[in-house]
Amino acid sequence: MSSSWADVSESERPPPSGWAGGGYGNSRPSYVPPHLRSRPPSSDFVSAPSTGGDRGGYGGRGGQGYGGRGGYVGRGGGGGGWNNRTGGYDRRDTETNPFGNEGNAEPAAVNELENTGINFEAYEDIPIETSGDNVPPPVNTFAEIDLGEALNLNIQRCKYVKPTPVQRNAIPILAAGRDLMACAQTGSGKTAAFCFPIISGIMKEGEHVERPRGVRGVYPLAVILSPTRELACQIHDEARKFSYQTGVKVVVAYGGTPVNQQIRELERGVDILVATPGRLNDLLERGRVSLQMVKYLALDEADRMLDMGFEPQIRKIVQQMDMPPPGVRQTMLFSATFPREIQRLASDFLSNYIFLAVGRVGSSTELIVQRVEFVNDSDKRSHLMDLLHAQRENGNQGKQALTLVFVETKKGADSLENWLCINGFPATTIHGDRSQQEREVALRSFKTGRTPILVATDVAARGLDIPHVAHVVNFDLPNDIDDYVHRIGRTGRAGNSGLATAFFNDNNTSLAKPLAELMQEANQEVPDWLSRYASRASSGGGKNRRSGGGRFGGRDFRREGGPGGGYGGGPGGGYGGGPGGGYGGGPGGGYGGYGGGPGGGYGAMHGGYGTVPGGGYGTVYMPYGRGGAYYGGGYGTVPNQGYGPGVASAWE
DNA sequence: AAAAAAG
Repeated sequence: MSSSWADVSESERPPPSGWAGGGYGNSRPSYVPPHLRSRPPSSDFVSAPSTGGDRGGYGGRGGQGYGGRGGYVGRGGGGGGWNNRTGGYDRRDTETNPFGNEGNAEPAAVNELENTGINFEAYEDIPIETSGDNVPPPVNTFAEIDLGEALNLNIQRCKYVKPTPVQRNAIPILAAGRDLMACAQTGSGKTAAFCFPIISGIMKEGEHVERPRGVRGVYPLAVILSPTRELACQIHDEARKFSYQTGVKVVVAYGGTPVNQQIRELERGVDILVATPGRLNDLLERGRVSLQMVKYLALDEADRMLDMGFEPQIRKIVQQMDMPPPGVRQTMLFSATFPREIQRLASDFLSNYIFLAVGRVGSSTELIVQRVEFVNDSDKRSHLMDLLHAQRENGNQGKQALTLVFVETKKGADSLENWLCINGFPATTIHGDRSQQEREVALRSFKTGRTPILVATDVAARGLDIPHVAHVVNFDLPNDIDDYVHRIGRTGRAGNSGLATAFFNDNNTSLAKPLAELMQEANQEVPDWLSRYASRASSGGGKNRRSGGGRFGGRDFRREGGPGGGYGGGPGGGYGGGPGGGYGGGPGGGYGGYGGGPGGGYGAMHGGYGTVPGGGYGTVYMPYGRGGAYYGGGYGTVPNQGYGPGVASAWE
């Protein structure tokens, strides 16, 4: 037993005050914080005097100049350098290899395709927008940012040769310690874009972190929040790959599964906690987790997380527990869609942040073919059946292509699944009324093709990376165009083509206009009847969006306000007042509207934005080129989201 | 109005 082990077990004793709930098992493996993990348990490790005997069992900071790989760039810092994580550390010796196929039925070739199938050529002309103060420039290679050797190895293991656009831009921003709001596509490496800087940062600075001893349990350095359990799992799986043998420990916590097991896992140590809000709040209230050491906070699908229903929970976690405030922690928000109202909310959680938007892979959104068919409710089932039959006949090797069918309600999901099965189409379903185990079984059964049809509620709409989904059917259309965007984004991923079919009827009139616009921008064929619905909705003055200012702003704002109106409105008043007004006049006039109000609502919120005098917005958006029509047409009123053929399938 | 997220 080396001195390091002895040291660890010494300090691993429960502090006198005891952990909330106690329950330290002696046989439980010791948690070793990142800065100690790398040390070989041999004589070259000199145990520093334990100054605090804090829970992690490290106490000796500052003693050693281990890690002799020279200082990493940028942070100077005494004695720095990377932890030399080549030593025979404990956990990593037994760490299961997350790159193994682990019962994953996917053939290797498929995995390879997923990992390398991104068409990087198409990235070259991808539109990027960044704004904010002193935006760090993008990098072209991972090597340009010193992420650390262990992480670089994992990047290689993942077969990431070159950073994707979101990675190219987000990683240097985050590595510089800046807060970030990013519109980015999941299929192109979004998770990595926030995981790499977090893991790298913990590796670099873990040695300077002294987690408090005390009454409360577990002190993650990073928290990643997800709106669904399955997405949390997915992020966890990816983060584990990225952190393999870095000494950085990732733990996931979500509901529907025994809490005590998760608590035990957490007590074995955690650096990065991936969680859903409900379970994390539960753990916080039980005093089993403390956020006071959090340096990094990431919200995936951030607009959903800040939407009604989630927002109070997020606010509680971020503002009402012991999370360090913005500016102390680093906050990163990622999503495809960022409604203006949500951006406003989000600014509460950010400090001098940078906004980043990345267009989709390829020069168009035609990778997803969108079709809309008029189908009355009573005809939906038989119509779906027709689609599935046709698909089966055209299918390759007689195998049913993976088809994801979205419905509106949980009951509807069960009922449709049952009906499909009765009629000879192996289907399963995923929704919030099913047990977690049932949900996970369903997802796996779908992924492996055992049941090539998955009937889902919106629980499956966001973020889930399910390879080889050939067809997304909006059996019931959502009421919100953003949800449509996320749903159809389950297909056509990573450079593959996909098909999205929507059943539209008189219940969906409110979606007609945004849908038609979206399709038009994506160069999709818009049926005449849909265009008529769209214009009707417009002339009727109906709202396409939620009332009360909506969460999107989009066309509603512009219609409500007059050209040149809103934005200049007044300092601070801009947002609530009549945002969108400024855009009303179309591209030219719209920008003028913005520019005219420096210091107005936008200025207050976006910092950098408002300070750009007249037309400042225009210059920001210009790189998007194709954005022009959009601004005139509708979405443009949502800054940061306007460019957008985009909007539909562009970002996620 | 529904879905998700704690049990």
